[in-house]
Amino acid sequence: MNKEFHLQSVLVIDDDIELTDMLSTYLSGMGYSVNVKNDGEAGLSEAISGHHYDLILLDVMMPKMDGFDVLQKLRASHTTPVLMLTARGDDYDRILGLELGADDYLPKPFNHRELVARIKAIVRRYTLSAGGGGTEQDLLINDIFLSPSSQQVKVSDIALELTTTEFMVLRLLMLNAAQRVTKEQISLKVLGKPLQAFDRSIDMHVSNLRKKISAVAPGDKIKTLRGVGYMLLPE
Amino acid sequence: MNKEFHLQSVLVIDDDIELTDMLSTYLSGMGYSVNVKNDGEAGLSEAISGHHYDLILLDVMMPKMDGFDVLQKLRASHTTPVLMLTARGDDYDRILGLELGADDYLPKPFNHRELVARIKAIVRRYTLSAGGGGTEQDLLINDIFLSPSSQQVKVSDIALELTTTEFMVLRLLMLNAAQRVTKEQISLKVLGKPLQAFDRSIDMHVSNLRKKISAVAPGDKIKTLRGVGYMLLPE
DNA sequence: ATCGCCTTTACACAAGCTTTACAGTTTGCT
DNA sequence: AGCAAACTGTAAAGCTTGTGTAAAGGCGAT
Repeated sequence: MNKEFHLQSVLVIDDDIELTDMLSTYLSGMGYSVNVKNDGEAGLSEAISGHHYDLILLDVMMPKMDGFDVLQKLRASHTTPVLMLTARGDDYDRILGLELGADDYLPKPFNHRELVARIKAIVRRYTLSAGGGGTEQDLLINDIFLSPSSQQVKVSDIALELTTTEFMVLRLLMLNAAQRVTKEQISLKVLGKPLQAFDRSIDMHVSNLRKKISAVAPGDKIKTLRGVGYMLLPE
Repeated sequence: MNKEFHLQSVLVIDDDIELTDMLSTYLSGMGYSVNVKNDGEAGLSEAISGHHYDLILLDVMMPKMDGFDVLQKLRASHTTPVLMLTARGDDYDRILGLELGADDYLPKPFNHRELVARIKAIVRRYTLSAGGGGTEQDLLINDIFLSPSSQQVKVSDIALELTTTEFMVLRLLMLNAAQRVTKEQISLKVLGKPLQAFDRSIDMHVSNLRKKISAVAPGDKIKTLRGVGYMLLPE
């Protein structure tokens, strides 16, 4: 999966207030700074304003200026990754958008998982081609060594095979070592969606992490905070 | 789980009289003030009437105005958490509802436990995003050190193993050190429900707290205010 | 179609919250 | 003082809920 999911700043251009509210909530919850414009004209001027955006979510059908126009004009000067959103499901839109330089295309209605998956895919592609800068710091806590730049984890100097999600959960726990991390936080930051009732997926990822870690080093390095979440033990 | 937020007021919008009666009885029993409207129009006007609601339970299929319409119009001005109820189980409804800004979706028929779980999940999410995290300060009173970020308590520099509830009781007492804290307050803020007659659970939590603290440091740091509640001694 | 992996389901288990029970204590009343 | 009623402390039982994890299911990627 992606080597590095480290979005800082996202611009959302869509006239659907409900949708932009939702996107804003979720993306903010994932730790990103989100800016919203509700028509094409305002969106374009913000996009080329000088403020740097790592990703633009762009609706096709909008008042004043549609998404294709925005994209075309934007591409005259910027290479910012763009994910197009549209209510129509036909291929023509898709092809037109991609020809104009969109990075991907997402038909409405879409669910969070799909949105997150596509955002991740774009960011991965972009950061890899842009030389994939490893600005992330390596971490070493309680005999666990984690290197974001190479997506590698070593415990007691033995390499572990982690999935991307497991890696991100571990990284979040290590970044907050000796501090409680709630399941809500993990769900938002790692999976990009709020924790739902009866959702056990975080438990599973932690369980799998523990299994892989304890296969190499004895003792549980992850403490359960019942009814709250988890905590990485510092020692 | 965040128990520091107590639902006060719930609005139920559903044309199924039997169901609303049941919900009303049940939620009232949990200590919430419940208001019921039996069609979408009445529901919407109540929701935006100025009376504050902490949560709205909203049926999809209703006369006059369906749940999606209500939700859409509500979202123009309000961010009140909404839990959608519907007889249909298909994903499209769910996605549409979530896009319009619903917080969750509950297919009928549902049982009490599921309803309560989903309400809790929403409340948890809501209070978390409403700045529950960063403002919690470490406290040091009468040789008791309490750190919310790590959910850790040390007495005379020796770590205690407290449950989350015990931790929250102690924190509440420390926040109000040298001031009386009634059992009613403790029940509301820590357990999230009003104190019932013959309810001894607060006494038990305090008793367990005392036991754990005095195992490490002699002398009772918690004073009993007979007929009122408890107080943490400052010295 | 196949693979990998995320999510859901199911169930046993454990943690810990609440209730029960009873002894001890305080308060209020005569 | 004497007594009853109300309140509190706490051990132990009971019960609810959260958690660990295997296994099945689902879904995007290839």
